[in-house]
Amino acid sequence: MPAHAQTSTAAIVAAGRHLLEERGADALTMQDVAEAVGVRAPSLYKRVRSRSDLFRLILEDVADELTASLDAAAGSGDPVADLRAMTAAYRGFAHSNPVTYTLMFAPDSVPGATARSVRSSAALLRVVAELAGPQHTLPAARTIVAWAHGFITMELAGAFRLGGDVEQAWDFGLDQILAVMPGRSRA
Amino acid sequence: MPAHAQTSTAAIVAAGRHLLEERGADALTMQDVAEAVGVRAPSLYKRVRSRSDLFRLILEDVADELTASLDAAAGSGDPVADLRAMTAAYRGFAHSNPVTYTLMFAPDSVPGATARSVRSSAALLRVVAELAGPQHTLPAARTIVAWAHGFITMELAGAFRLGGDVEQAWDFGLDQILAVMPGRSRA
DNA sequence: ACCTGAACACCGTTCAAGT
DNA sequence: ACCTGAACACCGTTCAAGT
Repeated sequence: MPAHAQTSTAAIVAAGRHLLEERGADALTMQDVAEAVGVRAPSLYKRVRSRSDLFRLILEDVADELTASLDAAAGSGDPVADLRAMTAAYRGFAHSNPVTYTLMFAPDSVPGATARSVRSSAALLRVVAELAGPQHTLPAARTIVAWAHGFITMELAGAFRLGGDVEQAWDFGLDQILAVMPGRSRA
Repeated sequence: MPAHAQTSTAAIVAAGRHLLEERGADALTMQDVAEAVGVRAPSLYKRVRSRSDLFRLILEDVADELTASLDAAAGSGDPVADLRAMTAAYRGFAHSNPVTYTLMFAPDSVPGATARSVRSSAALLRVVAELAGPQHTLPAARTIVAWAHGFITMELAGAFRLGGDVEQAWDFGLDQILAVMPGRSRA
């Protein structure tokens, strides 16, 4: 009689993601993941090719959720308000998923594997197109995302150690960037 | 008769840094480092506490070099030219040290250990103070560094995959940020 | 003092044998 | 079909014994 399936790829990814966020990358063992889903470690290899494949699946999951949360943040009709909402959503997501968020941009043994997990948000490009005009959409979007990502990464890494108000620095930076958008208006 | 010292902490850090940059974090083994400096793995533990301690020493070394290269890039007398030179030096350094640069901001098992390796540049703060005024120095410097770091990280992670000219996006972003500095002037 | 071989613990991964 | 114990390879780390 065939043995029943006792776990699934989705369960493994969910458990792995949770453990990864909770304990960090070094402490994530296949044994722990197996225990969390109720099987022994060798059984995981029926669903995932390797530990690094599991990381890839986890980060794809995180990237999809981030993209969805960005897209959901837009829709007010006002591009400036949308952009503020999206950057706030982006930062909130990173704060809620600090380890996995940072890992999405970490160097990997397989070059390009990291990149594949980072998706663009259609809503972001649409809003930036309204603010910056069609010719500048791509560089303007890259400027905004670079600033937001860089700010958040440094914040999460504890790189802001000269005192001062980090919230104020976030608002200052966002205002600066909004101010130079060709089709800007202050919110 | 005492055995002569056959290696040093500096040699271990240099060899480790080179291997780390060349092969990536996962592939850096204590055996490889030991072989590179001409001893056996157990001897490394006379100089470094652990593998993660070696990582810390390597990233401190990288951070010090980055800070020095930023400070060296300033000095033209013109704050805008200085800032352009410093951001170019920053990006050039990251391109020359992609793995270790990115690792400086990676999440660590020991919270705060990462942050300690990222230093501020006195020259950068001085130049930004001239451009943004004393009240806005800190948030303005954070905006610039966040943008530059974010841009470079995404670039290194291969996150810019929608085509377009990445160099142009860099120049666009820098111009945007310079344009809103309170004491700005276009170079 | 510093170096080393041997040993230990831990973990990713494979595989033959169970059901 | 899927699961498991056992085994293997690899690696970080310790330590007693060398010089």
